[in-house]
Amino acid sequence: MFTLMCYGFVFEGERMSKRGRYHHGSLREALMEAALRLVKEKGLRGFSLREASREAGVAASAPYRHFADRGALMTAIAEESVLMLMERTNKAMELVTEENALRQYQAMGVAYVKFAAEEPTRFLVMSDTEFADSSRSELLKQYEEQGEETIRRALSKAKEEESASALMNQEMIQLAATAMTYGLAKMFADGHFARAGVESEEAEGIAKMVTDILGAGIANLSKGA
Amino acid sequence: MFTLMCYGFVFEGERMSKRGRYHHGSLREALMEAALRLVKEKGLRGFSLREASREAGVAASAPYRHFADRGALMTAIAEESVLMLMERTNKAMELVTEENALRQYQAMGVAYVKFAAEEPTRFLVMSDTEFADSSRSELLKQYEEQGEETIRRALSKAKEEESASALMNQEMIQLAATAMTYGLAKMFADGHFARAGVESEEAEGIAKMVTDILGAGIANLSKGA
DNA sequence: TATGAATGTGATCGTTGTTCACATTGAGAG
DNA sequence: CTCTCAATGTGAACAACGATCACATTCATA
Repeated sequence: MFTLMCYGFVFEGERMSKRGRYHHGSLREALMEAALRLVKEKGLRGFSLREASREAGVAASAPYRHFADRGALMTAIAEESVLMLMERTNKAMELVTEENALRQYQAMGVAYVKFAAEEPTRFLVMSDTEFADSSRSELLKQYEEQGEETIRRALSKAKEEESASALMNQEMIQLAATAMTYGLAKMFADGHFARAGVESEEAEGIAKMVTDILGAGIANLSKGA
Repeated sequence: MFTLMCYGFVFEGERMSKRGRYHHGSLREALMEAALRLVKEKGLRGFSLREASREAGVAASAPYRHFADRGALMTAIAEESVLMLMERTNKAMELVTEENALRQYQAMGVAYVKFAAEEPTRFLVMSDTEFADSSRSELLKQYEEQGEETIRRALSKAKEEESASALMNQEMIQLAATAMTYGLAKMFADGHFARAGVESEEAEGIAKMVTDILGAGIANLSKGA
């Protein structure tokens, strides 16, 4: 028996030549990476903590030094992913030069859909109600609240700006936009488009067009009657 | 040892006084009922075939006489649910007296969302990509195709009718409507609204308002430019 | 009434999540 | 430099699970 698991991979910038090390060095990260890969391959239900441990070259009990349970690992991935998503949506909104609040709002939605198309696995984990709900993570709760607040502000700003007054039922408009964005994102993440031969690069364009339709509806509704 | 499991419950209309019967009589249905209840209580991942067997008062191996595996039971529930859903959407479309194709389409979407709000568990099982995908069930495949066909027809009919020609990019409109409907339905099924104190009875009204916004967008887009 | 197809049983296997006592290590205090 | 302790990893458990098998029971029907 000369096999002494050497933790499969060398982590970037870490010297790890000595084989058979007792401590992994970055097990937490390795587990999250492995988990993400496994979920991508076998789906959310196919993922097992033990297999992730095996991939990381570590005993089945080791993960419990870093995560309370299987769900905590998923939640950690969800949190990490939410941070990535927020970074992208924020950047996308900043890039909008127009002083049109609706356009900024749209940019946020497009970035959201784009993320789902480019990181379907992360989005899947993120939108899994079992592990990624507010009750499990303060960060996710904050993200949720901040998201809604951003939308609310954007819409009431849009109200002041252009089509103002007659903008009936802001709550419903907010809902319409949320549902549409979320639905589109989920369709990308679930492979609905991939199966139809649509590349993830097209996500941005598609999201723009689709949200334009809704935008026209919002404008129309506000002008009419 | 005088205990001889008596299958817990009497099934409607079935005489079942004799205790200790070897054959259940309607195990398939009992399992599906139990499964639905368990999924409602513990979520999709919380459900176990063994617990369903226990609830039905039957050995753990019994289900395999009726379902190939755990997934097949879920697929069966998905199929049953799809039939329910189709019945409702079809009826809803028939009830629309207007000769406006867009209105019919809207009625279908509203019925879809209403179903998700009233039968969240069924919708959850139905929209689980792991078990309810076309590759697992011919029925689900047909449903999917029929749904898309219905939408396509409704939209091209709408094209002829009212705002006709300028209706740019029908595919995108179709996508917008699908995404919005699906997103809204998922939000209801996931308890997003319930958590905010919105009753499922309000689903229909909400769906109508929200789809109206999109409808305005479609009309606006087609009239403009 | 006999017989074969349906249906249910119990034992068993490999896998999983989780816990526990124990082993090994790294980093800082003396 | 050594000691020590907290952090981290191990291996052996446990119960629950999905699945399969040979076997038992029942139902229908010839």
